[in-house]
Amino acid sequence: MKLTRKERERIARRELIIDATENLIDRLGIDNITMDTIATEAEVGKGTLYLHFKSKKSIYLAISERGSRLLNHAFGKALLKELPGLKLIEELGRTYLKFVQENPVYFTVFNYYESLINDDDLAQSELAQRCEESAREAMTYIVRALQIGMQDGSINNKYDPHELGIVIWGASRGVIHMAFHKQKKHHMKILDDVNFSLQSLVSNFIELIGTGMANDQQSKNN
Amino acid sequence: MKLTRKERERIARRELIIDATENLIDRLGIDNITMDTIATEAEVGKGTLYLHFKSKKSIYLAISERGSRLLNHAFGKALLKELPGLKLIEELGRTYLKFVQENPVYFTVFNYYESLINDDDLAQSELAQRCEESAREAMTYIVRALQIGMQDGSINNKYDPHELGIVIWGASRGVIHMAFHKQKKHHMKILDDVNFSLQSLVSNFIELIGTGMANDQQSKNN
DNA sequence: TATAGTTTTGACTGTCGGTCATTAATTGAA
DNA sequence: TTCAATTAATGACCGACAGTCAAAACTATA
Repeated sequence: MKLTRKERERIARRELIIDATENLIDRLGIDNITMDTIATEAEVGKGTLYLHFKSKKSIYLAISERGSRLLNHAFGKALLKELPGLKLIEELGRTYLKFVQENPVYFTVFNYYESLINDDDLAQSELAQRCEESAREAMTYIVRALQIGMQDGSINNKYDPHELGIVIWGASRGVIHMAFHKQKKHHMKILDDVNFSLQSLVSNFIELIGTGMANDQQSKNN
Repeated sequence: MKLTRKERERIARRELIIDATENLIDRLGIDNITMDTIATEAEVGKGTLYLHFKSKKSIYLAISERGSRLLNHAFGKALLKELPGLKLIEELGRTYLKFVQENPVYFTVFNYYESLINDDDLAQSELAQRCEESAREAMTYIVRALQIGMQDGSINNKYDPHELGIVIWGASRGVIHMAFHKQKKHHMKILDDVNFSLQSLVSNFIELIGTGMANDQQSKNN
């Protein structure tokens, strides 16, 4: 369907605001941004922001949605490889790590989004719905890989793929969350004792759960 | 050392404020609390809050510290059991789950604390230092259990216990975080597909990483 | 009881998210 | 081209809230 010039301009404006906000998050951190700052950076009046977004939250949500789309795209490509299911899971893990390293702003916004989870007026938001949909899609990629693995025998089929998928998703978030902060040099005393790279941490994690879900038969072969 | 009445009263006041805030978090949620609300609940003037805490953040930090102390205490007790290292890790996992279920407010505040990790003026705070110290202590319990397990042969010693500890800690946070929100009925589309209990999710997780870090020898025995 | 010292208080301030009356730009009919 | 009608953009303003501080209330001592 063809868009009118007005519609195209409107969308461009909206993207401009999102771009400006992403920049600011990168430069100032998500907690040090005001609507006035965003307006200035995007070179529009403050009121204009509210013509495109319901609230400050909505802008962050829009960024989150953009990020999820990119991540899902990467996941989709990873799943195209001709590999046994177990390897696909590892591939997804590495894809996620790469995404977080290359797009720290999106990772920041994902965390912000998570922190809103008990926010009631969020549930209504159409944007939030789309974020949820994206998360579900990401989840589907994992489950698909698990199912492939159970089919080809590389993954132990004693688990329910959906339940295992959630465990893997949650655990990955947790591990990468921790590794991310270490990398960002955020003060975390826990992490002082060990000298690990984000890479090695994630590798260890992948090996750990990889071994855990491998078929006994297969794991003997290593 | 003996405390004067004044000192005792001062400490009691402080605890009173913390108690009041915990109550409010439970009733209203951490995002719907104002300093005026806390003052009213604690039956003191607003200014008084600032005689005991530098800021609103500090109050939450104090709650976080209290929670960490309780959690560490539970971890300490779990480690006293006469079990092989691998079982100790499982025991720690279940202890953590139980703690979160019984003390949702502390879990909420832990998450709040985590979200402050890139907050610069936090690093100075003496309270934050103590929270960090607590986290490090929790971490030590896990590492200790891993070392025991590598000693008694129940855990594969191909991993570095510190690094594995961080992986386990991060992954556990992630899984329980997810399960917690499911339980709290927070809208999360990802979770709609599956009908799992917090229990079963954590059990699966424990089994997954348990298998992953078990010695090959041992895992054959199951 | 008088007074010096200490603690508590809530009215006040600055900041920020969000609103809305006003202004500017665009469109399209005459 | 002109001008009225419609639509878009703006920033002065508002309410809410974290944090401050001068004054009030309280306590201890002589």
